Amino acid sequence: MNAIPHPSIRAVPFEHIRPSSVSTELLSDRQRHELASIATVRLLRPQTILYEAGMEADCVFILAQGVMKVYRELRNGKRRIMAFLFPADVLGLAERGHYCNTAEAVTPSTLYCVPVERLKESFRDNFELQFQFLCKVTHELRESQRQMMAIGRRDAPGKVAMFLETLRRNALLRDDARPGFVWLPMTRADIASYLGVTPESLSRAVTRLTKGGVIDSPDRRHIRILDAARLHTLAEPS
Amino acid sequence: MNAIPHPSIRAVPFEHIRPSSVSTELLSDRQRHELASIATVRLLRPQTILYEAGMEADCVFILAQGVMKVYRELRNGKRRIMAFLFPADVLGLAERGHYCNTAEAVTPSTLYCVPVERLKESFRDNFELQFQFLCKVTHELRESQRQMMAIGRRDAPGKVAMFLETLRRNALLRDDARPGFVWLPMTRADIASYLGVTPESLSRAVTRLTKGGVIDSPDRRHIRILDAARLHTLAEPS
DNA sequence: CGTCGTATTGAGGAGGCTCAACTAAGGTGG
DNA sequence: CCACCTTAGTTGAGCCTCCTCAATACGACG
Repeated sequence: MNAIPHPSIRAVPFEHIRPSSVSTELLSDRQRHELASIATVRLLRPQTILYEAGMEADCVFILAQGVMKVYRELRNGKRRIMAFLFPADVLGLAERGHYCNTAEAVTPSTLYCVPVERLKESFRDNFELQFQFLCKVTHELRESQRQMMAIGRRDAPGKVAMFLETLRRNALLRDDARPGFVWLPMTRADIASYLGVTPESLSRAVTRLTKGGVIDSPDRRHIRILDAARLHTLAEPS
Repeated sequence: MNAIPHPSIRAVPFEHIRPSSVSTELLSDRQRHELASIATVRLLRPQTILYEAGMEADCVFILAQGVMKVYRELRNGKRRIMAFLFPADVLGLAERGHYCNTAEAVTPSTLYCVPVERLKESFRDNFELQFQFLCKVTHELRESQRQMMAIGRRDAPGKVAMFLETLRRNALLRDDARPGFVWLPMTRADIASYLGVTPESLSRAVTRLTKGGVIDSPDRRHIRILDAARLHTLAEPS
């Protein structure tokens, strides 16, 4: 009756315990239950804003379903996408009790809203739970650094290659992969902003990759990877 | 007799507890003692490598004195600086039990080496301690995102402006500021790599800022900020 | 004082950005 | 169901900035 999965947090673990990478779920069933018990569920339609930069941060969110984006407004009215978030990601980590960027739903989304005070209480009683959060944030830090490498590059095709591989890795982490396909739930403008290029440059880059036989785009929301090896070569930081 | 300060971790706190920002030290004296008791101290001369990417990660490090840099090797032998680290910063957060980048001393440095197993034990007994680490990693994630904004920019002077403000903010966080001055312990090549530009472009950008009367560089390792307002305008993300 | 690595400056070329036009797709109302 | 409209996305021409390569100044050593 309740189709919403319990709160889940996934990440590449901090330690090297399990030799296989079968599961990247960090939380035990008990922890997921505990989180569910102190959280409220919220449904968001696309383009709905979950929180805005500067708002008082009373909750931490765990994305259960859907895709969200986190961005920062710039002076000139433009915005810069900082990250895309997928199920089992955490968002809403505050700075001095205030959110420091804006979160908006890309697709219909389901979130667990965990009051920070309650979460902290749970941390107090449950060391493992807090440790999993620590792992998750550490993971996000690494991902952010990886993203820095992508943004720092000069060539748009290379950026696109990195982006596709990141999405692919992300999907694999969630057992959500259709072989050879990458799903792009966000607009080109969002991708461009995320990669630090203009939509025009992004479009040209995709065109070049397509003409080069590396990828193929049956429709705007899907990319088929034709030559994974070449894509990987392109994605290698210059 | 022991001039080495106890382990310290500083960050902008997660919550908004203390109205004033007098202190950003996250650890209590007791926690600092606890960390000191399970850690070993290590001294590094400049250009010494603390750990390399891929090495088994048995320790987490807390920088007590000095400046370090963290970088990633690229295919073409070049390297990319991911971050500069200052006293009260944490480094050595692993991925699957292995370090995912290389850490090297920029200046003579003192580190506390905390075995991860011991640290985890302390986390188990001391919820607050783990919480402070969580705050610190969250802080680093935000800083990394800020850095992404800098790298994403197209104009070198703007990048430099952001870099100077970051260093300045960093120094203030540590009560280490000489009014109007920014200390650059790292080489121009390192800064350039960090900002995602060539050393030549960096040099030209600094020259332009100097000729524009925004800054002045008495020597290679110091920048004097002449027009903080204009610098801030330049640093504003475009 | 000479040497080596760091830093700056110059000339030329490549790539992305801007501006603008055009095409495709999705949504609405008749 | 189709015409219309609005937004998303693509393509083209020209400019601007940074990159590349090379040469020159600077500074920290011995």
